[in-house]
Order: sequence, then structure tokens, then C-alpha cells
Amino acid sequence: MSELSNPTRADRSGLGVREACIQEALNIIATDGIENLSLREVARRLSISHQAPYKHFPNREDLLAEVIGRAFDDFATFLHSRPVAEHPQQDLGEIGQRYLTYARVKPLQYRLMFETPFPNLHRHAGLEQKATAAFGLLHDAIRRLRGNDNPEANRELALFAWSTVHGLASITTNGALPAVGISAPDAQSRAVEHVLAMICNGIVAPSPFTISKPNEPTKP
Amino acid sequence: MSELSNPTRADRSGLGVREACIQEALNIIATDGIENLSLREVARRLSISHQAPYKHFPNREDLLAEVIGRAFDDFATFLHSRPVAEHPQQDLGEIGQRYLTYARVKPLQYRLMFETPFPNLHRHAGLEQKATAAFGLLHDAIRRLRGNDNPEANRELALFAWSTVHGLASITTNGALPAVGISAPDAQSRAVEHVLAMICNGIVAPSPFTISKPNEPTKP
DNA sequence: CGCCTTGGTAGACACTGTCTACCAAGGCGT
DNA sequence: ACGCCTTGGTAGACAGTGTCTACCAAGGCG
Repeated sequence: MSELSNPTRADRSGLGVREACIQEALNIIATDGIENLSLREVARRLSISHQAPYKHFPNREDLLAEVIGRAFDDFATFLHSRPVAEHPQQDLGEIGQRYLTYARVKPLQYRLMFETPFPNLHRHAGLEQKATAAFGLLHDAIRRLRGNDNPEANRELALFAWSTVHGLASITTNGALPAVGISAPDAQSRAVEHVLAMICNGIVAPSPFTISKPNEPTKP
Repeated sequence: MSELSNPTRADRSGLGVREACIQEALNIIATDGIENLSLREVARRLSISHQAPYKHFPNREDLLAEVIGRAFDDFATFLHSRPVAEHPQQDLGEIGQRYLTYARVKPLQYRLMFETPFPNLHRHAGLEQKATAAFGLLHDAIRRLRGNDNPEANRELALFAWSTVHGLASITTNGALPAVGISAPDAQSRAVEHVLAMICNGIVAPSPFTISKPNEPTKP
């Protein structure tokens, strides 16, 4: 209503209160950390009553889910907008590069997507699906590269690639590279290149061997 | 005092209030989730006043840091207690197996260590060091396997292995394997074996090649 | 004896999420 | 034109939280 006829304080920009809340929530997370995100602070910054956000989000968790969902959308858009490579192998490298580039350029969004402990993820249907969309992209590239004769092997190769890229992104995003003796910027990018190359190597010419199993730790 | 002469409600077990707090905090996290950990609830469960925990921890964050520190200690103990393998290559596999086994058997501790957003990690000196101890183990194994002629390459191989194992542990711990088409338990363990084997392959016989760089995403 | 330190207590404050009750304005069937 | 429902805003109240402050009791020790 106010959106159409009587734009009040919060939606001067024409976004509407709902969008403004999502925006402001992201701002708060960026400046004060996710643990300091509160609906009341959102309302305060938008100069609306402490209850107004509840007209648009059932609770804090749902607002957070919306913010994270936007990050997934942004991420997917970036991945899909990559230049189309002629060779599947090159496309694979492109995907990996983009994944890591995103994590480097937008670490906040990356952490929101993949390192936010989210109780009852399954309650937010859309999120779970968005979270695995990137894997689909990777899986497709591998199928193009290796055909579909051995679906299980393809899945496992995709899992390998995903694990490595995801793990590397986590490590770099959390600034753990220096702690590991890789501090100079050029050494960092060389290291990332190297890891990416090793993924591609492994996928193009897989030759598994077996190793033995260790004992399990005692339960807590 | 009460610890020596007048054991009260909280430390019947002789642990002392401080230890009891750490224990109870872990219990709360396990049952109610980390976002529901509160010093007051700890106190309540121990039947002590809501201020008693503050005599042992400056604030909530420090208690949490202590809990996480214990997880790191437990993890390190498990990694170090692995059977000594004669070949460095086999030892490498052993380390990877143990890493993943720990994440599978104690997912709570794993998430506490590696997926807990912790503002000002550097404020908790011990934690940062503990967090990279596991990497040292891996790095050593790689040095034993490949000598120390090319330290940079060794670091990059260690980074590769760490990334993959860490990423895989994250994915499995968060139950994302089914979402990726790997749901049967035996398919899961096969997939994990496969990924581990690919790491070892990559380290034993590295042969990098180069790939091109993508554009960067636009800033938020 | 008196004093300091340690580890316990209770009270108060500001903050949070969330419930409830209100209210104003537009859409709309009659 | 009327009355009613829905939408999106408001304020108040409540319990729960972290944390500050002020107290207190008991042991160590000069």
C-alpha cells in the first residue's frame, strides 16, 4: 500500500520495505557480523517501528534465509555468465576459476552461503536446491568431457572437484593461507592455479589406487 | 575453594566449576545448537547462579573458544595416534582417512572447529595455532615423501590435499552427499575412497598444466 | 587480628525475539 | 454509499540474554 500511494521513510528509494530489510540486513552483517544481525536493528536503521519487519518476515531466521538466498542467486548468475569455452576441459577450468574468484571477491556472500550454520535447512526449500545448483554445473561439464558411460565415476569425479574447490575457497576466504606459509600475493595465486591444475589433471587422467583404513576414534 | 573443601552442586564429579561449564556447554551445543548456547543456561543446568560462570570465563565468546579448543585437542590426539606406516605414501593416506573418519564420527566437533564463524579469531591466540597443527602433520608427510628440494611445490601439494580433504569433510558432514546423487551408504564410502585415492595420485605423480583466467564479478 | 584474593551470590540494565492488541487506508462486493 | 476484509504500519508487554555492579563468605597470610 504505502509502496504505491504513500511512500514512507523506509522505501524512499522505491524498493519497498521488504527489499530494504534484505539490503539493510546484508549491510549489518557486513559491518557488524552475522551474530549482530537483529530485526530491531534493521528496523532502527530504516527508521520504522521494531515490528514492521515482522510484516514481511515471520522471524529472524527467515530474513536470514532470504539474504542467503540472494547470495546464491548472485553466485549462480556469476557462474553462468562465464564465457563459453569450446573444450569441456577448458570449461571445467573456467568453472573452477570462477568459483574461486567469487569466493575471493565476495567473501561475505561466500561465507553466508557455505559457512553459515543453519538449523533446519530443509525447512527453507528453495535454499537447499540453490545450494546444489553449482554442483549441477560442474557435473554437466564432467559429463561433456567424459561421456555418460560411467555415471558413478562421473559423480565421484565431480565430488572430488567440488571438494577441492570448496575446501580451497574456504581456506583462502578465511585467510588461512599465510598460516600455512603461503603469504605473498603472487605465491597465493600460483598456489591456487596449481591446485586447480591438479583437479583438472585428476579428472582428465584418473588412475585410482587403494589405501588401508584406520581405526575409529572413541565416541565422546 | 569449594573445589577443595566444600564441593557444591556443580562439581560433585570433582571436575571443578570451570570444567563443568565447558562440558555442559558442549552438551547444550549438541542438543540445542550453538545458537542456543548461553552462559545462563549453563549455570541453570549446573544449578549455580547465573553469574558463577563469569568467575571462570570473561564472556560467552571465551567459553566458546575454550570448547572449540578442546575439540582441536581431541582432533589432534586422534590424528597423532594413527598407526605408524612404513611408507610415507601410506602414511599420507592414513592421515586423510583419519581426518575424514573424525569428521564422520564427531561431526559436532568438526563443525565447531572449522565451520563456526568466530569473530576476532586472532584474539584467541591458542586457537589459531591449534587450527593449523593438522596442516603441519600433512606437510611433514609430504616432505618425507618428496624430499625438501622444492619447498614451494610441497606447500602447494599440502594445500591441495588439505583443501580436498577439508572440502570433502564439510560436504559429508553437512549431509550434502545425497543431494548430489550419492545416497547409498556403500556408494558414499566408495566415493570417499575414490576422492582420497585421487589426492594420493595427484601428490605422487603431479603433472600440472595451465588454464585461462575468467573475468571478475562486479563488486556488490 | 585485619586484610587480600577467590569464587560464589543477587540485582539491575539494555538489548533481543516475538506475542498481542491496536489502527489507517485501500479494494471491493453489495 | 456503505461496511467489511486485507495489508502494512504502530506501540506495549514478556521472557530470555550478556554483562556491569555491588555484595558476601571463606581461606591464606602478614
